[in-house]
Amino acid sequence: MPAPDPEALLAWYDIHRRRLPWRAEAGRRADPYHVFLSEIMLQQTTVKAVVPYFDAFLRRWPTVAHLADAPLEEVLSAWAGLGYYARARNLHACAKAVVARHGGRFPANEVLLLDLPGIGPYTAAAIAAIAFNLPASPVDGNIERVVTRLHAVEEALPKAKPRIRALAAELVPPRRPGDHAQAMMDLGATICTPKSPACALCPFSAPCRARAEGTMLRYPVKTKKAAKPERAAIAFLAVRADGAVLLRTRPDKGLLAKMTEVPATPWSASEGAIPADPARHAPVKAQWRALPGAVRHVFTHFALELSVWRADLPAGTPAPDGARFVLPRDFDAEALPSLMRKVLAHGGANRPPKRS
DNA sequence: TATACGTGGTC
DNA sequence: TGACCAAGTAT
Repeated sequence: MPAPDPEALLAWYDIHRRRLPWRAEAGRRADPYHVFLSEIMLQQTTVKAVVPYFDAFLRRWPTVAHLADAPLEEVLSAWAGLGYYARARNLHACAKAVVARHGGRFPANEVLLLDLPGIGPYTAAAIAAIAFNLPASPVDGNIERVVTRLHAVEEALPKAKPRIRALAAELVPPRRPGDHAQAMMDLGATICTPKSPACALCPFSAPCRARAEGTMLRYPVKTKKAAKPERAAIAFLAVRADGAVLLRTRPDKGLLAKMTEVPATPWSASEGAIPADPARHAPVKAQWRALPGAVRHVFTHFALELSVWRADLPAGTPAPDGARFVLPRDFDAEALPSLMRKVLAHGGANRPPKRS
């Protein structure tokens, strides 16, 4: 079994590298802010989902200083729909920290990068390698897959992480470490894929143990995840005659923190355990009627079944404390997560009221 | 070390 | 259709 040749990977990369909005042309160094922004967005998120958000953020906040000066509410509304909202809060905090600690320039130093909010071991190494061409070794899901197959690592994730990191670091060449990191990720994303690896096209085919044994799909070995519990609740859609919908901001911590929501009963831990008197939780006293069907939304660690109750209120109805009426035309300025967009659509509140 | 934390696409 | 997956981090 020959040793994997990083030069063969770089040669493959020079031909097959993906063109992505945050990447520089071949041979150029990418803007650290672009790398930072894309790396945060790409955490547990597909390239396809990220591209429009990356473009929108860059248009709106062209530099890290612009982002640092933005109100958090605007950053959250621009992030709405991308998920994992702690990333948006940390992105903003990180921009402020880069301005305050480093004069608005990202440090070319993995340790200093790691000390910034929202930047963990992967992202610090990725920025160091990609933006500054430092010999850092970022290990993401792609690289875990490539490395575990290359070495037929039997140990299961996440316990195998230290071992995988060491094996990945061995591969980093002294020449073009930034391109090496991106090449490893491109290889994992386009050749060494989870379900149907294209081994015939892989520059690491010869040195790959899994390939030799025909056991590519076995790796990476992962420990089984626990089943998702179900939760249920009732969302209260109060719609004023002018079409405005009653919304409020969620608490500062926890799920969907600081995001906009449709008022609802507590999300009960067990199915069918909706409070006996749901109307007690309604944000205003009104004629509530249950809408047919429900909104189902699957989070990372539980699934939610939201029934929707709707009440139509007279024009001029004031919002109760802690809530506000928002016109559909202003929804884009709200930090509305996908779940809440679904609720609004289910209740027909995402479009102007019918003229009568 | 285990758990919380979103969303949309795939097979 | 219900898992599983996608450039992880914070606690």
